Amino acid sequence: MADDATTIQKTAKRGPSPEPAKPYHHGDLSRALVAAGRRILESEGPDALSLRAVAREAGVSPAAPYHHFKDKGELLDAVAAEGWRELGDAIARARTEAASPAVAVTEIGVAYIRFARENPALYRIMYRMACDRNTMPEHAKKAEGGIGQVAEAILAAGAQPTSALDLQLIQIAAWCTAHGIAEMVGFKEFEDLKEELGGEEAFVRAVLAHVGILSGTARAMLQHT
Amino acid sequence: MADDATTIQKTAKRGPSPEPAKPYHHGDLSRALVAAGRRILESEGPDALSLRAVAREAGVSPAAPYHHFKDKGELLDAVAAEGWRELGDAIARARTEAASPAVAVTEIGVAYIRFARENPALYRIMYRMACDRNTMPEHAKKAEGGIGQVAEAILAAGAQPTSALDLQLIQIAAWCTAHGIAEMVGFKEFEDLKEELGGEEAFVRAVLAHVGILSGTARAMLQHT
DNA sequence: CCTCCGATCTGGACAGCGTTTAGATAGCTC
DNA sequence: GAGCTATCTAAACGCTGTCCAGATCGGAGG
Repeated sequence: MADDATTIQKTAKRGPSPEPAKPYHHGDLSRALVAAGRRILESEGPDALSLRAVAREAGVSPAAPYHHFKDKGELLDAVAAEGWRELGDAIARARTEAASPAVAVTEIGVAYIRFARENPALYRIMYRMACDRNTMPEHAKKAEGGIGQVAEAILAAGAQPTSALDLQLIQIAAWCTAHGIAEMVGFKEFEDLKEELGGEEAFVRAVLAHVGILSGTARAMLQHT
Repeated sequence: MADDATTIQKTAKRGPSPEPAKPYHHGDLSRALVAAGRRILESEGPDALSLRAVAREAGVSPAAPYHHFKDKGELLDAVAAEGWRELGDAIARARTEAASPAVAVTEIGVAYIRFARENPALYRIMYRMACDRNTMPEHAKKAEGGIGQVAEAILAAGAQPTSALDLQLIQIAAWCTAHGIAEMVGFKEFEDLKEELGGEEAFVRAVLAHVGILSGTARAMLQHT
């Protein structure tokens, strides 16, 4: 945690070697390890993401990471945290770029699912860590720039929740839905359907269109007919 | 696959030992291995579910399973298949026991989520195997007694899909939603909310109530206001 | 400037894992 | 009873996560 400018200075002052890469004791390893982890995740998939492989990729011994993370899990959690931050950014971007408040909620959902699909291994780690270590709260905070805006987007879209609890439930429902679609959209058996609808995003939008996020008022309305 | 009545006969004809357990060469190991797997899953969690542990639990050498499954994955897949079958049963039961067709869809969702919550380790394996090995189609068929009824339940509830594709999308949406809730309902941060609503099932029903599964017609209706 | 301290990293070790191989064993068929 | 084949064991391989003793090095105190 105390390794920002200080270690970078250390790194810089060492010798005339052209690469700033392998500086001193190491430099700031924790960051390098997380980066190495992501590299492996993208190139070799989540099953290849072993502590030893990460250390190898970072050019250190298998025991080195233990001076920065108490666990393999803690390392993966750090990788996951980066993912949650990026997911939050993607959501925030989707909201500001939405054509109108009315479609912002859908666009957020699409962006969420797209992120999960473009970083499947990362998303898997993100969720696995959240479940195993119950670190969801902290991670959700990391992505709060994005996820925290969902409630506002829902309100801006014209939903009329009957209470704060109602709004909270709407938010949870939306989140669950996005997660469910994100995890299932890759199934092979949907291949034909995707093609028929003109691509994966079209498929995602079609499914999303069939899941209404309902406030209490809208629900009452529907039930009434 | 050729081990049904035949092996049971072998098992039966052997000696006066009171337990039918440890019969001959082994008996029918594949079944015993799957059972051992489930036992470990329930008592020690999914991380303890190693091939060697399963073999140990079944009382055979670590190499024995390879005569019945080509892989660790194939063994886990067999465990998962059992899970899908049971999930199918649970869904079918929920449908027939529903007070009316109108609430059957919700009851199916509740049953799905309850199953996942009561067998978290099993459900995890089920999904992991479905994703990794793309064996979802076969598994879905195993549960078809239940899952196949979802479309009928939706229609019986009075939904008016505009086309076969519309109905299919409704079904997928429902499935994604159930999966999403099933995986997220255990998060610690929802603890307070669950208590406030009077228990986990009440929480699940509340979230489900906020996710409307919409047919094309209902969707148009909502949009219209 | 030198010395010492504490953080950082290495090499080696341990148990456990999935998987393969060669060889023992036991039921089935003739 | 002999031979065949399916089944199981023992041992080994390379991999994993984790811990330990000792080497290495940057920075603080004299």
